[in-house]
Amino acid sequence: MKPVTARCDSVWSVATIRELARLCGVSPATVSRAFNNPEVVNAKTREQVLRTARQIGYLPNESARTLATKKSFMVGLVWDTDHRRPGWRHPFFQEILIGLKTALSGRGYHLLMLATSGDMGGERTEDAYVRAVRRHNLDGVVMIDSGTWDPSLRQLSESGIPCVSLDRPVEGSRATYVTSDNAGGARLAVQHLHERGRRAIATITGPAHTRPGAERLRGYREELSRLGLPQRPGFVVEGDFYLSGGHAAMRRLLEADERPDAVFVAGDEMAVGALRAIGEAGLKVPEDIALVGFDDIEVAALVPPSLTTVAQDKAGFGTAAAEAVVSMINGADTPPPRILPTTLVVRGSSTPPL
Amino acid sequence: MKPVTARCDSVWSVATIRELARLCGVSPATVSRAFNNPEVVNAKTREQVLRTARQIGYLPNESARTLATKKSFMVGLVWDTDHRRPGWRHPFFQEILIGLKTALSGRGYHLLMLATSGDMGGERTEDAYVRAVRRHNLDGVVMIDSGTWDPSLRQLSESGIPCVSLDRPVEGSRATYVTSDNAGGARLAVQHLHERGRRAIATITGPAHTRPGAERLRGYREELSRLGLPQRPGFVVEGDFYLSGGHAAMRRLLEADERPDAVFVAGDEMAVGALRAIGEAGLKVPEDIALVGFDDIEVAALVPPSLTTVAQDKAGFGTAAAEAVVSMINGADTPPPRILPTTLVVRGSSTPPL
DNA sequence: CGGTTGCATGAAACCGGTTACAGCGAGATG
DNA sequence: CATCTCGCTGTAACCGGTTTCATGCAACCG
Repeated sequence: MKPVTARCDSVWSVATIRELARLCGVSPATVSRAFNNPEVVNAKTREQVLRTARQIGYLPNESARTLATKKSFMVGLVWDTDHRRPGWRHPFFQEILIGLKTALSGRGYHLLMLATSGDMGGERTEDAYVRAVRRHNLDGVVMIDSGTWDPSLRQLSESGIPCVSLDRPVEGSRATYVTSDNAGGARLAVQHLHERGRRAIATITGPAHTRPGAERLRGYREELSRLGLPQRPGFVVEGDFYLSGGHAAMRRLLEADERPDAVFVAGDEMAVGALRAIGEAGLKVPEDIALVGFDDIEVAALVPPSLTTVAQDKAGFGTAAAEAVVSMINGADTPPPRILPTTLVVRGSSTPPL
Repeated sequence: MKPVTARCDSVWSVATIRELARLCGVSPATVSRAFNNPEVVNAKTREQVLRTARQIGYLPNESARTLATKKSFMVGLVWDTDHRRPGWRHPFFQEILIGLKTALSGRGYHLLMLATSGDMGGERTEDAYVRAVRRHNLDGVVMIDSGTWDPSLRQLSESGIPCVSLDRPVEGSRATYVTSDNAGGARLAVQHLHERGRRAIATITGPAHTRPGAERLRGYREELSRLGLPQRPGFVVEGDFYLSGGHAAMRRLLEADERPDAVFVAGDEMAVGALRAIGEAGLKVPEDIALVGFDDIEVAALVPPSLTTVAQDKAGFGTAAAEAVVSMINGADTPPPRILPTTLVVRGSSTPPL
C-alpha cells in the first residue's frame, strides 16, 4: 500500500532537501553532497539518500541551485524575428535548432529563447540582451545571424559572456563563431560547372554586406582565376537571398549583351527565382543555362529541374555552436572560428553536361 | 566623469537589492516594493530608487525572485526531435515558433526549450517532462505535436500544469489545445473542386491516427454528401504526410479502374509527390487532374504548377497557444479548444476550370 | 486632546539549495 | 599512550530576492 501511495505522490511532492535529510537522518549538506559530490560521501549513506529521494520524488529546485552557484545550465538563444521582411525565414533554422538543442541537452544545458529587443515592451534599450542574460544568470549565448546588424549584439559579444555567433564574425574575448566554408563551396560549384563544359559562368550573389554573400563571391572569383577564365563585370549581379531578388537578377543577366551558359546562384531560394526567370525567357535549364545553388534547402530537391547545389552541414552548425559555447563555459580558451565543410549535391539543373 | 564611469559599470555591476537599498537609505523591502508594487510606496522614494537603480545598473536576480515567488515567468516548449524519420520537419514549425515567442515575450514570458526524454542522458524516465517542469518552476507548457505519441506527454497534460497542445487533443484539468479547422478546410477544398466542374473527386489522406488526418477526411466526406456526390471507397487512399507517401498513394489512384478528375491531398508535401506521380503517368495538372493541397507550405507556391491549397493560420497557432497558456497561468478557467479558421489559396493546380 | 485611521516603511523570516569550516571517531604512527 | 591523519558529517552562513507583521507618524475626528 504505502509504496503505491508514495509512487503516486512522487509526481506531486515538493519535498525540499531538508525534508529529505530529515527522512534519512542526515544533514542537508550531506544530501547535497550525495548528489553533487558522490565520491565524498559514504557509500551506504549515499545509497540511502538516493533511494529515499527516488521514493519521495525529490527534485532539486534549480532556482535555488542557480542562486547559490551562479550557474544556471541555461544557454540563451538570440534570434531576432523583427526587422524582417514579413515571412522571412532562415533557410534552415529548424535543422540548426534541432542540432543545437540536442547537443546542448546532451551536455546538460537547456536553451532559453530570449525575447528580442523589439518584442519586449518598455525595456527597449541597447543592452536588452545583456540585461536578460544577467537577470537569468545564463551561462552563455548563441546568436543566429539575423541578417540585419543589431548593435545590441555587439554589446553582448563584447560583454565577456561566452558567446557563439552563427555565420557572422564577432568580436569579444569570449566570443567566436561558426560558419560554413562559403568560399570553398563556391569554388566547388564553379569547378563543377567548368567540368560540365561551361565557360561563361556568371553569378548571382548575396548582399555584399553579409558574410556568406561576400565569401561566396570571393570563392567564385578565386575559382575563375584558378581555371583561367576571365572575370566579366557584367557576370556578377547582386541579389538579396530572396526569390524575387534572384528572379530580378537573372533577368538582368539575360538582358545583357553576352549570355552566360551557367550561373552560380549564392542561395537556393534565389536559384528558384532564377529558374523561373529563365523559363519565362523561353530558355531551358540545364540545356541553355546550367544552375548551381547554395544551401540545399528542402525545395531544391522538389523543384523541376531539381537543383544542383552546395549543401551546408545544417545540423553541424548547432552541434558546433553547442560545443564551442559549452567549452567556453567550462573555462576553456576561446576556440577559433569553426569553418564547416560544404559538399556539392549534383542534381538536374547542371546535368547532363553540354 | 563619475556618471560616465557609472554608465560603463552599469553593464557589469552585480549590485544586489541590499546594495541598492543602502545607497538610497531605505530598506530592501522598500526597494522590492518600488519595483513590484509601485503604488504602495511614496512617490519621491520610488523615483529615487528607480533612478539610482538605473545609475548603478541594478538588475533583479530572476533565480532569487523565482525561488521566493515560485513564478519563473518561463513557459516550456516540448518539441520532440527523436523518434523521427531523419530529416523530419514540421511543415511550419518556424512560423509557429515566431508567433509563440513574440506573443509570449509581449506578455512577459520567456520560452525554455525542454530537453526531450530521448536526449537527456540517464534521466530517461516517463515523467522526464514533469520533472523538468518542476525543477525549473515553469509556469506552463506548450507542446507541439510530435507525430508520435509519447506517454510522457499524457503525464504532463494530466499533471495540472497549465498546458497547451498544438494539433492534438489533450486531457487534463488545466490542459487545452489549438488546432486548425481541418474539416472545414477540407470542405473548402472539395467545394472549390466542385465549383471548378470536377465530379470524380478522390482524396489522399493523412495517417488515420492523427487528428488532422482524420478531420480532413471527415470534412471531405461531409462535403461530398452535401454536394450529393457518391462516396467511392476506391477514391480514399491513406498517405503519410510525406512526399513519398503522396507519390505512392497517387499511383494507386491512377492504377484503379476509375480515374478521378480531381484529388484533395491532405498535405502539401504529399501533394508535391502526387504532382510528380501524375507527371510520370503522362498526365497533366490541372487539365487531366486538378489538385488541392493542405497547409500552404513554402514549396506550394514554388512548384509548377503552383499548388492550390488550404492555408493554415501559422502564426495564429503560436499566438493562440500563448494566449491560452498565459490565461491559465493567471488563474483563468481552462479555455475551450481553439479552432483556427482556414482559407483557400487558389493557384494553378486547380485552374483554369474544365 | 485622546483615540482612530491610514500611509509609508523597516525588521526579520523565508524560499531551497551550496559550501566553508569545524568536529568527531577510527585507525595509523612514533 | 599521545598524536596525527583521514574520512565522513553537521552547523551555520550565504546566495538575492519577497512578504508578513509590527511600528512610527501624521492627519483626522468627536
